[in-house]
Amino acid sequence: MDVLTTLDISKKLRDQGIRLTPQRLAIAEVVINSADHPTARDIYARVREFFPYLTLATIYSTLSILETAGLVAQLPFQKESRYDSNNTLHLNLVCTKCESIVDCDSGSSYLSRIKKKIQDSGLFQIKYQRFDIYGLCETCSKQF
Amino acid sequence: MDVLTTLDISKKLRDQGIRLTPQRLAIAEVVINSADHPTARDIYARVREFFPYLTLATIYSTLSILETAGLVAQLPFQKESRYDSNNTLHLNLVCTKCESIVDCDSGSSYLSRIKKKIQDSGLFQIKYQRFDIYGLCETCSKQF
DNA sequence: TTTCATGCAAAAGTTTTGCAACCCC
DNA sequence: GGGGTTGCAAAACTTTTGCATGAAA
Repeated sequence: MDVLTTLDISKKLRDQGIRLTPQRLAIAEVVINSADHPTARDIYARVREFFPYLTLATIYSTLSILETAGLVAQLPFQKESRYDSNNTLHLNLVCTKCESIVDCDSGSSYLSRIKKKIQDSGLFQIKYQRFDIYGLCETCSKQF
Repeated sequence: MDVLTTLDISKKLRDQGIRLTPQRLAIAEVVINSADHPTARDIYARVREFFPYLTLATIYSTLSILETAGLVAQLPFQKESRYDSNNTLHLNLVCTKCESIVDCDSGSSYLSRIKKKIQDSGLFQIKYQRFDIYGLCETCSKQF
């Protein structure tokens, strides 16, 4: 995913009818331009540098709005949620040791075939999906 | 998934070196024989009928042991986790309206191909996976 | 007998909610 | 000006932890 400019992000928000505030723009910018699937606390830490008075409640509120607008996906985990701004068809490679999450496009043609099959069956009306593969990333698998 | 007898479950637990207690057996029986992906509270409610003094802490503790033994998978969601005892390769059809979760075997051959491709790349060592498709179940999609 | 599970209570941690002051449109 | 947003505080809720008692191997 390429890095989007502040202008790009502003447009995205305005297109979705989301009111623009400096805090909101900063939060959106951080979450959309972060490829590491940050937690709310991660985003908080990154945005706080520019808005020291920002609170976690605002982070959560904004993320919820971005999620409703389809700009970001919340990925609930045992400990806390991570946020993904990649809305293309992909799967997540989740390392159970270092907790890194990497998007993977390989296999997306299979994914779309699976979705089509289910959609065509008429038994389920698909909105979106989440596919996580858990295991060890390259770095961690080499460590022992 | 067929319903397993108490004896089947006992064997599964003993094979995994899990100490057998009446409470534990009841919890395992409920979660393994429930196809609806119950929450911890659901399991609590179902087991409490037989063990009124049981607490949620015991439920969580037991579920954690069953998960480590590979008998059950925890599926974290925004609100609370659901538990899945189907350890075959499948995907979950999650209704965003009624919150039902139904296992789906259709597409599992594609799933294994995706997994093989990733495994063969040598970039990630797979342990397990979770594939959720979100949308409306048949009943809910007909309601409006 | 020794080790581990249970029950109870309290704690931890994430996420949500309420509300007054403020800012965007 | 009006309605939505922010910041702050407190609440809600799931899940975890500590510990004494009791049960399994």
